[in-house]
Amino acid sequence: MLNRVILIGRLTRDPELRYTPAGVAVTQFTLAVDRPFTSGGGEREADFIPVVTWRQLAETCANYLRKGRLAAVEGRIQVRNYENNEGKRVYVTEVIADNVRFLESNREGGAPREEGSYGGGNSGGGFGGGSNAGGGSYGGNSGGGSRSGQNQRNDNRDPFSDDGRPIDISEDDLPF
Amino acid sequence: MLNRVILIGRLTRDPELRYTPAGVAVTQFTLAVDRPFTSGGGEREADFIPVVTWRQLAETCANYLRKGRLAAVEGRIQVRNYENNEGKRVYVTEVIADNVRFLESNREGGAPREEGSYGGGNSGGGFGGGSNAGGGSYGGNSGGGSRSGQNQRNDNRDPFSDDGRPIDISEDDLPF
Amino acid sequence: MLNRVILIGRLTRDPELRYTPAGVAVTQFTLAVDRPFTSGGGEREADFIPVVTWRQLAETCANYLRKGRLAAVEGRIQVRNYENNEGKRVYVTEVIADNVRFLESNREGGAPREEGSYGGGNSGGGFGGGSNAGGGSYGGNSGGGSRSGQNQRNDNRDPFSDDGRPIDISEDDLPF
Amino acid sequence: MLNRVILIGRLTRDPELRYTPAGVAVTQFTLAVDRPFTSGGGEREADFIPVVTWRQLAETCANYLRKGRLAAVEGRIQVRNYENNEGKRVYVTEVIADNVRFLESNREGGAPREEGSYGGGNSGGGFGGGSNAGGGSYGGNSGGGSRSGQNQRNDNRDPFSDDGRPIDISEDDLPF
DNA sequence: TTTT
DNA sequence: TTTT
Repeated sequence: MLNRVILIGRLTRDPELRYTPAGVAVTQFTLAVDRPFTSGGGEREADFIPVVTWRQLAETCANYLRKGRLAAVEGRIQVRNYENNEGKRVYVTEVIADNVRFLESNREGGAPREEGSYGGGNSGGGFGGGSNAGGGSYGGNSGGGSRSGQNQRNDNRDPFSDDGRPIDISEDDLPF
Repeated sequence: MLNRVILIGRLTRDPELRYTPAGVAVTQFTLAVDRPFTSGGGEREADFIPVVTWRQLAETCANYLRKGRLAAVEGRIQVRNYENNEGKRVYVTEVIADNVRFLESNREGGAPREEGSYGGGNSGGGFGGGSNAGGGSYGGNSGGGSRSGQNQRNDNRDPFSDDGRPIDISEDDLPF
Repeated sequence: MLNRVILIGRLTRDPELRYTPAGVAVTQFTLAVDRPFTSGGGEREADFIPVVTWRQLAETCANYLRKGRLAAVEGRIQVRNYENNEGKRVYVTEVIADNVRFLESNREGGAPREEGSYGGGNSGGGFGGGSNAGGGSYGGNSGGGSRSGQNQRNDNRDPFSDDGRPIDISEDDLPF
Repeated sequence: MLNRVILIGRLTRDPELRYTPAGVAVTQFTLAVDRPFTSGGGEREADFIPVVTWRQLAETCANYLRKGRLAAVEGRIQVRNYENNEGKRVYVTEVIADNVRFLESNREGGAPREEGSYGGGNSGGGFGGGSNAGGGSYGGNSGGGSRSGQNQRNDNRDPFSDDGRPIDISEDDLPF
């Protein structure tokens, strides 16, 4: 009846933007969150927590987040399950985010990545941490995030396990 | 670097109290947390979220929580993994609670369950919701929760998947 | 850039429902939240935290909450200030709630109070804590909560300091 | 019975470190937290939220936080009150933090401020956003933070309203 | 499979 | 001014 999660951590990889068959944007990424203590061996461990965002927030995250960046995420824990290829039920726990804050500015100069144009390097001025570091702020699930849908079926699979294809979630499953 | 979860939901079963080989108390239960919306078909769904408590809090939860009771849980998300019998890595996501509030009084009259004496049913008067409903409050990880340890091995398994045996977590793995 | 509060506590009085001059519903109540420790003298103290809800949620809270009831509140901290009669600036800190959970069922039988018709007593069956105790769930700021507005002015005052009159907040100040 | 706050914002001034008469360290600062919407006039407003830390965490905050820095704060809301010079009761709402994360590296090069040696300006290199940006992590209330106490009285005042003097909180009032 |  |  109440389910609230707040995380601060770093992206383990670039976020992955997909679209449902109906054209709704979904972005997935994993946050590495350091544990508040060191393990027996004195090393600092981390939890790797999968995060999912929808619609406009999904597109903003895909545009502004990158591997290694620090981000704050607010949302709720969701446990979904599906049957895998061997007919076994697999449980997947994710944080469905409704608010994401970008805690580090875009080091490459600020423009979001265009499809195919991003080289990954420091393409210019190269001054780090501008004055608006930590200023990014995107939340809510208001509008946006739609694209013409496709209709391939890929049953019984983790929607995030196969790359480059629209994910298999019907529009009816979306809670908005 | 920050990892905070707050849940309110109902226990799907009675909590399970175990002890590590070194005698540290661990209690596991699952909270059913209603989603804040109804599914496509108009039904209200829930997330079933595993919760783990340690030491004194573990013993208090085992004594005072029961199937169906409403509880508030505060903690952090932890993702552990182990190799299963087929040599495949399995990921388990749990909420490690450091604060649990009992939001419903003990309907059977207030005394905690003694080992072996609890019958599970409503054993008598059946008057509901006593005047101190919602009053229970137990948090922190201070002291307690220890018992003489045993040493059986049960490798490559979910520590919570086999009942009645001490769980396989070395004292060194405990963050306190 | 992120501002999240979660409280569980008891109402110190019945909630107060008002309407802005433009007819928007606002409900205020105070939550007594026990501190997680005892004071020097061994007594348990509490924080008394003012909570404000708007629109539909305001009306639901006014209908279902009562003095002494346990409730969970989710929202954000807001600090507003106004000039008092002596020309001094006064700061008021409140939790603006966007989600409130009723953790105790209506002991009088479940029907919300009608204006003028509520007697306060146990008007019937009298069995406490029904099976859906703790089940109430009301959140979001979707629609509702409007009434024909009035236009009296009462400048430089705490909107909650004078009873029975519409509160002095212009529609333009509302963030939705 | 549950009281949890998480904030991300920027310090409005350098933090202020004081000591209780008994020598316990207390640091106070104010966090400016942007509201998640724009006001009627289209301007982005902020809430200015007072934060208090104790003991070791107080000293770390005083050493590493500065005006303008981004920080994440976890704690609880506390409402205290005192009688002012005119004999009127004044209520003060603060967030008592038990976990603070420094979300921006020390731009001056990393060394904490020594007493008397900090000039406040950018004293040199001025390279922004070092590689450990967002890495700081200090929580808990474990030990530390003590100094030889003094004993001046300054009754009926906000402990944070007069600078440079030990604050008037008896050791007995401290919950640890 | 993981981030700094 | 405060709740159980």
